[in-house]
Amino acid sequence: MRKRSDWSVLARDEVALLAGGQSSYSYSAGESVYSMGEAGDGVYCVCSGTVAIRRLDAEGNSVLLQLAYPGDTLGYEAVLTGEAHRCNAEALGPANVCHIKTQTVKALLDNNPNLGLQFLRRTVASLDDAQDKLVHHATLSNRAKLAHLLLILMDRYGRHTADGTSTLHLPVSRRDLASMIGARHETVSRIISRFQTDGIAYFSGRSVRIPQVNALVEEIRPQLVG
Amino acid sequence: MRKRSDWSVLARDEVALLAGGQSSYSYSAGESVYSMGEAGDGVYCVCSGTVAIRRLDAEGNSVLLQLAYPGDTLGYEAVLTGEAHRCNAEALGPANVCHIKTQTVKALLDNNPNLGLQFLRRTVASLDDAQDKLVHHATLSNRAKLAHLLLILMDRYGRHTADGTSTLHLPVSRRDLASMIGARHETVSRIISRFQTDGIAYFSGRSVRIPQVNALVEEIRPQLVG
DNA sequence: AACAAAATTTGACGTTGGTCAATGCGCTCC
DNA sequence: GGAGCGCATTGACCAACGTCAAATTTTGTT
Repeated sequence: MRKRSDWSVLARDEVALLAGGQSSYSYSAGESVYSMGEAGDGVYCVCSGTVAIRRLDAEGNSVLLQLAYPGDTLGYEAVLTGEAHRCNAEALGPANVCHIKTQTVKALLDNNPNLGLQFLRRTVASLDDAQDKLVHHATLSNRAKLAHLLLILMDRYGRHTADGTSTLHLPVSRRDLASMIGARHETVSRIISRFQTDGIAYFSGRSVRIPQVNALVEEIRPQLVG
Repeated sequence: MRKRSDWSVLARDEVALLAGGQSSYSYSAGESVYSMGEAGDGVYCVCSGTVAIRRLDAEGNSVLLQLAYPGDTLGYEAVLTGEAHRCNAEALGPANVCHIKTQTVKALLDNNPNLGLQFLRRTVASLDDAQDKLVHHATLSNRAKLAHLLLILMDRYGRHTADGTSTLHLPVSRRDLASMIGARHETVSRIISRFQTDGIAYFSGRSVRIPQVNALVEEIRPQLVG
């Protein structure tokens, strides 16, 4: 597990320090790992399950910014800046998450510069992802954005079957899908209906069947006039 | 200058190394500092002027993601990941930009872990900013987003006069304003017209006069029904 | 199993904002 | 100075999307 995470850069003695400074917790669906406004008391590392990173605006609208998977490290922003958490982190299903105290993190960062560089690479990747989303929000229709989101979720939750059909089990509700693409949940419902009448994707609860993945790819390119 | 930048964490001998490994260039309005797809050959530090960070999508739509100011470091993502640049960087007016070769950057990062942590803090701040924009794109109307953008630009380009009026010289075109809020430039033109008829902000070329800054703040909160 | 709560779907309707097109403005480059 | 070019503004039109409301399904709880 540690091999696939940011902590793989640690040397043997440092791993011992890490092991001494961490504790592991189990969460069930919907439980909060940390919340906006709380002071950062360390970093979290997802061991199993999926954790949703959300931000709320002043009116209480929730936007799902990111899904975190085993190996991902969470909450280090607050530790680095000394500010409160800017996001909520919530288990989407049963999940195991390690907690590493601020003190331990700082000791490890002091001890091994590669850990900081590893965090930096990870953060740069998140920034790149966020900027890509900004570009999509600025240029794509909601329908195209939903198609794009489905393709991304396919990478992690999809299964390809022999006949070219693919299936997908959504990790999130329609409301969350909507917040991920910046639309209302009613709009997502309608787009799903149209995907079905257009034969592009068939939804049943959180199961999705996609006859031809290519059809979704086609949806993404904006309306090029015939 | 260096005092206000990421490089302020360097020790004296490291500054000497930096000085030996950098070169300074002058750009005039519209000139490119680096472009998407180019390999990262080092990092750039803005000494004077404003640099626009843009990303293009597949259809050539340009989205202005960020404005970089004196003290900001650019292009380190490509150096860290070893990938090509993901954005264009372009001088918005006359600007001086230093270039520090990859080799020098890596030597400094090896030598002084604090530099990496400084980059990390800076990147975390950018990520926070990008995520805030995502939330705004998901929840605000274009009118509210433009009001919000004007308030942000006020911080750097605004002047407050004695009678409570504020003025602002926009650093970017209407098209860029539009791409920053994820709208068409025609839409921005129309919102500007309405701001004027509503007495909220008066535009003349790139000059903006804002009688009461508070009126812009009011625009941001979504339509709360009376 | 029965109930309550939440999520989802669907309809009707109005607004926002995108598209297309025409015109005017300001700039640079001959 | 004039021609050409990109930017900006405005109008007309319409599709996409948000809002409100109601019906229906799903989910969780007692």
